[in-house]
Amino acid sequence: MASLQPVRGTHDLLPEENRVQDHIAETARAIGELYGYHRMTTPIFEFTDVFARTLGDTSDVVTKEMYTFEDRGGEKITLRPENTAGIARAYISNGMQQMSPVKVCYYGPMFRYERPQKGRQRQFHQIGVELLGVEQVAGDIEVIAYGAHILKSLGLWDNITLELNTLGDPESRAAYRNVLVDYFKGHFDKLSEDSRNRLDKNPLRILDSKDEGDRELVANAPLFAEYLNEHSQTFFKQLTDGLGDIGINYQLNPRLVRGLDYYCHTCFEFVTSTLGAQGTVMAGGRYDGLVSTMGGPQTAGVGWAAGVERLAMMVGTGPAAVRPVALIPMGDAAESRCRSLAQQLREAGIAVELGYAGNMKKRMKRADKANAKMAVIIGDDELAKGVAMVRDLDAGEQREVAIDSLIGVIGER
RNA sequence: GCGGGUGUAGCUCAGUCGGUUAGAGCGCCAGAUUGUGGCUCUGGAGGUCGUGGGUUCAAUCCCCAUCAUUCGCCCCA
Repeated sequence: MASLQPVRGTHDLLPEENRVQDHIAETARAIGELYGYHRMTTPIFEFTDVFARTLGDTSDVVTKEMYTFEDRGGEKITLRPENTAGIARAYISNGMQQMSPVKVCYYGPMFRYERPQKGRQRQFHQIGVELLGVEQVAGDIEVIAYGAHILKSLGLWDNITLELNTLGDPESRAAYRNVLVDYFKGHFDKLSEDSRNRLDKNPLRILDSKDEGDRELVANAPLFAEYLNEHSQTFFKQLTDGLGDIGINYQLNPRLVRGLDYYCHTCFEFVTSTLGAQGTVMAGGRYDGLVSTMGGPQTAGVGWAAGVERLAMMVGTGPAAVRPVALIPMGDAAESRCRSLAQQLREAGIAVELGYAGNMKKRMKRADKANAKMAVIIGDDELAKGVAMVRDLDAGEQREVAIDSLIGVIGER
């Protein structure tokens, strides 16, 4: 155990749990088709610059959470901590502005060098969506609707709240940021140590501080709403109206912010109280500045990402595995016959469990353990008559069926 | 990166106020039932008590370190 531990913060996904994650990923993909989003996949590593430049030099993700290494060619490589930068890079690399609007979703592993906790691992999985080239609020509404649809379809909606905020356009945001920094600088001596650091790196974050002293200051801090210009206000109004049109409830949270500079306007999180400290299950917003920051054309963007492990914890168990038919041969001749029969049934789309060895009792036990719905027993007697003994394992009843008509009989159940 | 808890069988956990062969339930294997599963009964396998060091006549138990995990902070999905 000591030496064969997986690397810290990584986990093996055994079949049962893997099935839950597959279910989540497939649900997201299938619902995406209804909205016109198609899955795309970018590499799980990129040149470090792809993340370092776009995520900002001061963000925690860049300063302490990236898995970075030099490859044999001396290139600086980073395992992706998130997928938006990779999609944006691919958008530029492949000249995808010609396909605008680009509507894609993704699923795959992400990597962050963090201290593991429940719902926080060093290798984890995200599903996500990106809509590129749409600056209208209709895009934000569609993307949120898609996310909510997934959560509803997974049966999680009752335990989830949509929190919503606006960061305004760059002009509004810069104006507010200045006012806010001035305000907190005036009370610097009362700020917590964390928040003093945030003053430089990410002053908006102070609004969401858990420190009591900070909260008192925040209560009297200038409000973002007063610094939103007309365009930003209109955009947000249209967003909330649009969500009303499609019947999605939300809760305004003025403290909801994003650290990264390229975010603007819409900012949202789907949160739950059922997962402890890691309550954010799906989060996103608008990032009109991202593609241009990377050197591409000015391109609007909006999207979200969701943690599959966190969703899986809420979903619990996945859909039941397919119940197979157990073929149980007795004797060499039957063994041979069952091999070909198994192949025939499988090619007809029927799941077959064909034991590898053992007497009938052992094989019946295995059939039961595989949750088989029926056992098809073929021995010398049956072979001679061209029949099989078909036993319904739920009812405990059995009858003879001609081998030639097995596919039809099994298909009925 | 910071602070607290935990680490005993595949899993969930007892236990030893420091003292001979460390236990249970579930699971696994076998038998009762040599062509019939689930239920029941009987038996069996499986443990460097996370790892390394220290204290002691003696450590799974006490101390230190380390690794993993967990809760919270930072931050985030």
